[in-house]
Amino acid sequence: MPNEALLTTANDLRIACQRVSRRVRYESTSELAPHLASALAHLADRPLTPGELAEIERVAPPSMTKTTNCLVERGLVAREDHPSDGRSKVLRLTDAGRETLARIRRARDDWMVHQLEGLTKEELKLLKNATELLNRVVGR
Amino acid sequence: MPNEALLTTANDLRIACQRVSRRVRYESTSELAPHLASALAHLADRPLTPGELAEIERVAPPSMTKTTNCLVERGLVAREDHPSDGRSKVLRLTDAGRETLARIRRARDDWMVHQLEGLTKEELKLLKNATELLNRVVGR
DNA sequence: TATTGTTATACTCTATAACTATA
DNA sequence: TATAGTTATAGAGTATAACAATA
Repeated sequence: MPNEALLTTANDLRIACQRVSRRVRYESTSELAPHLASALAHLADRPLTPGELAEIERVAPPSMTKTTNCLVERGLVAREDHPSDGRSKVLRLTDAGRETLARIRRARDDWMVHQLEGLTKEELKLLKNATELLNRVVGR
Repeated sequence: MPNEALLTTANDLRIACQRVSRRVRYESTSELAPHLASALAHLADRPLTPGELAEIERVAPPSMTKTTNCLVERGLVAREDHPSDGRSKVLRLTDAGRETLARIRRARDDWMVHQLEGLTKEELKLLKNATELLNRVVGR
């Protein structure tokens, strides 16, 4: 593939992905602000310290303090003492947090599912293959 | 396709697109803040009034006033009187704005191009087809 | 002495309300 | 009287600097 064509493909693909992201965000009017939902999602995998979470979200530690305060106040996250390091804390999803996260994901998927309903079996297969490829491309 | 499988496909695809968007934004450390770059990009298609631009970007008119002030101060956008409506203005990309936009896009594409370079011809063809499908899905 | 997290403070982006000019 | 845009002001999210507690 000549470089020019590769550039066009890269550009088109990038823009299409950004378009999907924006639409999902816009259509699903989440109950939680984006940065709160994102922090919550990362805690779903496993409990994290504030420092770890700040690094994952690429924000400064004081910013993450504010974010987690908000989540703790709403009862979505528990802040516990770290078992072995007295300076640190452990942030853990509560049951309410898990429920909220599931609700947010469902709302986001609703829109996508609706868009995909009109496609043929072959088109869905194509998107499925593309998804795998995209994940490989971004490094997972 | 059963509904459960459709949900899985929708969820995976949504997450993959969001992942690409985030990576692009993170990797390209743009010279312009995201909201400024986005406004600039919309003006590339055609001149717009502040009201039109605010609606496209889904922000309140006063927010767009601030954004466009910033772009005008930097010489990237020209604010002209509207030819037929004395209450309105016309925002138009300057040559410097067009150059800046090209530079931003190039930086964003650089990362994408690099990721795609390792793929086979068939894989690129797959992504190209998926891009068209995605654009149809989000309604363009 | 270095590290983890928080508090204090400031800056940016966004919004709503009030205002000006024109339709 | 309604509309387009701006100015005034406030709220939310982020950052850096300074601080407290622990390693």
